[in-house]
Amino acid sequence: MGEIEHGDTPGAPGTGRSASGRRVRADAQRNITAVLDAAKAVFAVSGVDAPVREIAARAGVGLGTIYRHFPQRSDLVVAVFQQEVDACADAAPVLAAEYEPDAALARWLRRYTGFIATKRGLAAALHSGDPAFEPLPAYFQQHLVPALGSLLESAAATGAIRADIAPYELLQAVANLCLPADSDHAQRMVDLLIDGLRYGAPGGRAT
Amino acid sequence: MGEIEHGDTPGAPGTGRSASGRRVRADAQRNITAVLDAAKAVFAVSGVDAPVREIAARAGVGLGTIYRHFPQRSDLVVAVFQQEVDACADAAPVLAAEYEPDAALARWLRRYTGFIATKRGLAAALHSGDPAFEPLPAYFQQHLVPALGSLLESAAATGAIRADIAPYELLQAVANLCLPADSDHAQRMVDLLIDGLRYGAPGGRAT
Amino acid sequence: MGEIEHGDTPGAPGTGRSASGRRVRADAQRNITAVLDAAKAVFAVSGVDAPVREIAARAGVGLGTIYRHFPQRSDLVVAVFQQEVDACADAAPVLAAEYEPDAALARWLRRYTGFIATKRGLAAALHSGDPAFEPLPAYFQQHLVPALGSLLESAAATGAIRADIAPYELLQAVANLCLPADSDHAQRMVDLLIDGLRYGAPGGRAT
Amino acid sequence: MGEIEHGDTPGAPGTGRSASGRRVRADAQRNITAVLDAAKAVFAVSGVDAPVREIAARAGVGLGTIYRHFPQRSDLVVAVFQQEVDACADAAPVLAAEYEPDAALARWLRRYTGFIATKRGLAAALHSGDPAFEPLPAYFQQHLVPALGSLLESAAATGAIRADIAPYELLQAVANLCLPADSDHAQRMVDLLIDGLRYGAPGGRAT
DNA sequence: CATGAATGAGGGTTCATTCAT
DNA sequence: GATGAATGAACCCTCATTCAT
Repeated sequence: MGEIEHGDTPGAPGTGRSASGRRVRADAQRNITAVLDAAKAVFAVSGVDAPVREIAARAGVGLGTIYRHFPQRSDLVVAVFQQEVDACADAAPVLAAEYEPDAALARWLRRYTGFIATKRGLAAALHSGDPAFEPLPAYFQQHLVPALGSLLESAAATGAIRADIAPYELLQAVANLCLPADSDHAQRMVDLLIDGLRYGAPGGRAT
Repeated sequence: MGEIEHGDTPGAPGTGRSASGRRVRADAQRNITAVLDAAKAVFAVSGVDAPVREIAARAGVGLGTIYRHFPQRSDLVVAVFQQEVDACADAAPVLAAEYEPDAALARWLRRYTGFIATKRGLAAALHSGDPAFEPLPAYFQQHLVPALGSLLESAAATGAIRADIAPYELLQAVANLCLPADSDHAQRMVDLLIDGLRYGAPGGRAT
Repeated sequence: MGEIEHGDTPGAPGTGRSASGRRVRADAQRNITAVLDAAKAVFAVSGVDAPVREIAARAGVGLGTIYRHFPQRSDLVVAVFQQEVDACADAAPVLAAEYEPDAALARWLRRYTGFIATKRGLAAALHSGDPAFEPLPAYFQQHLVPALGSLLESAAATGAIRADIAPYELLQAVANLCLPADSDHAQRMVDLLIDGLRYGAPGGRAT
Repeated sequence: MGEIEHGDTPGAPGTGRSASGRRVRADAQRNITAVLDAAKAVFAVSGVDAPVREIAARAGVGLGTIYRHFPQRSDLVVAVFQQEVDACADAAPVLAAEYEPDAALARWLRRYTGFIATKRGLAAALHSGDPAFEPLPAYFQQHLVPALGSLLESAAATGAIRADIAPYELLQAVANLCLPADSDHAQRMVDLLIDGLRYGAPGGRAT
């Protein structure tokens, strides 16, 4: 971990290595990177439903180049998502090493917020029924829960924050700043917000 | 406020009056209502990108009927949005009359959550650059800020909640439980969530 | 039977009636006919793989008009095929009423040859694995086997031809015989086949 | 005739000699052979419209290698066709030496049937208007007419078959007969055609 | 020479919008 | 007014062909 680009699945575009283990040509890798960067930018601006041509144009490559590396439109969405999840997860240990536990937590949540902020339209895609998106929530969870989990633990260990919030729930809550959730969960998060409101109120109570 | 259907713009569909002030024929009004109801349901299920044809089918009317009353597809989105904003705003005084201030606030936030929950894809539309959607945020704000504002004021007056949260911010925060937000604001709400976390922490403080 | 256009399936395009039994608008029917005619001509010239756009252009309609009536490209192929099968089958009783049995048989085989001659590329389509084409052989068989069967029976009853050839086999043989060749030659080969039939018939002659 | 690989055009791939007369490198020749074999197999399975990439994969070579030797896709089709025509023509003298004239004829027609059976989609290609395919019928005729012609002559000389059928016509008839049908049936129809041939022959029998 | 990455024209299909009926 | 047929721009994707490595 540590580089901007890497994937969990060996051979995924962006890894610098093909599935066969053979070295990917330098120019191909450059294109993959350009496409992912362009897709990330375009998705952020126009949502994940943006035309592939728009991404190709911004990346400065032909349509076929995108389809070579991402045979389905959805593969591109998945790849961008995973790359950003990876980058975000990688930030956790870095911040933990640099800051006090609760500062590291707060900073990571900001970092994570930045990640989430570009996900316009992804929620709709996730609920579109397209099976290509089914693994995404699991990917999200598998990478970010441990990352946030250790930050939360450290902060709770110092007594800076309460200890009864599961990493997954907090991830979802912040994610929901962009992604629609099922009502139950939304409700819980509204309650948490209301807790936040009551904190510091004249009639509120501490501990 | 008060009727099921009304708009801000004189002569908008749903008012019961045409721009010329002439009375809209009863069957035309029935069609408008059917279309709006159908659109609301379809948007909730398939998102705001659902084909117009699907709405026409569910409303039991022809395509032309929809386009007669809503010349652009976006007009339909706008109308549904406004109608739901109105209904939601109208709920505030009703709840205020029935419940204690902080209970009324909590209930209204739930009501509002239900409203927001059906907005899949709307955020993407709002940021699509289509000028038809430009007035929507203002409409949202003009109607819901006063509604929530009075609930917040009443609750703060009793000391049940802190007094330093602006209605608009809270609206956005809860909205974002489903819809993507711009970064600044998301950040503030993350901070609020963190406050919520700290509330009840061993090392937390009250007041 | 008897009209140029009719289908086996109620509500199929070309019937003049929609599936709901409601009358199809006259202009729509005109377009359906134009599309079928254009498709028939284009298929004959360019094969069944011809672009839909080419058919639309020749029919003088928009692309959407074709897709309205034939939601899949293959539906158009199927419809043209069925229409021609129908027309061909309908010719059998007409010829039987006008000519002596073996003359009627020979003429019908020529008629059938003309039908087959326009099927360039259809065989490949039939073997393409596309499930849309699966019912075609059955349709072909259900309509043409009886048509040819009665002609064969009548001719065999007069002793003009041998009686041991099944209609289906003869249909296939002639179909295969005619596909890629020019008409003159196909005709000669049909004649040869007919010679083959006559060889060994009770009323046949040797040398 | 006689070698496995040879073409009519000097310097065509498969000849073992380049246009300049220089010896083709052994590995290049190996590649050409592999490509032709792969193309033959792929055309038989997927038709002549199969993607070039599929052929490259099966041949175990890169796309560029194919295009080096066959600059146009159609060149590959032509080469495969010619190679198979050659192999088929070469079988005639071999069979003539081994069997009685009419047995040799019948066996060769079966051999020829096997050749034709792999030509799915070729007929459509031949009529596609692509000038690359224009010489094919002539090639077919120049090689197979003499091959079949001598077999027919020998058989007619013994009185086993009638003498009034031109080789070219019989080639076409059998070719067309075999394309789309399953083998068993095609074989029966070939038999019927042969019956047709025998009908009217000096040594034939009636009833 | 061989490879396979890149290109982009072209094909099927959808759907907002117009307009004849 | 209401209907839904017609239109065609725009989308996703494939694949023949070129050319950098």
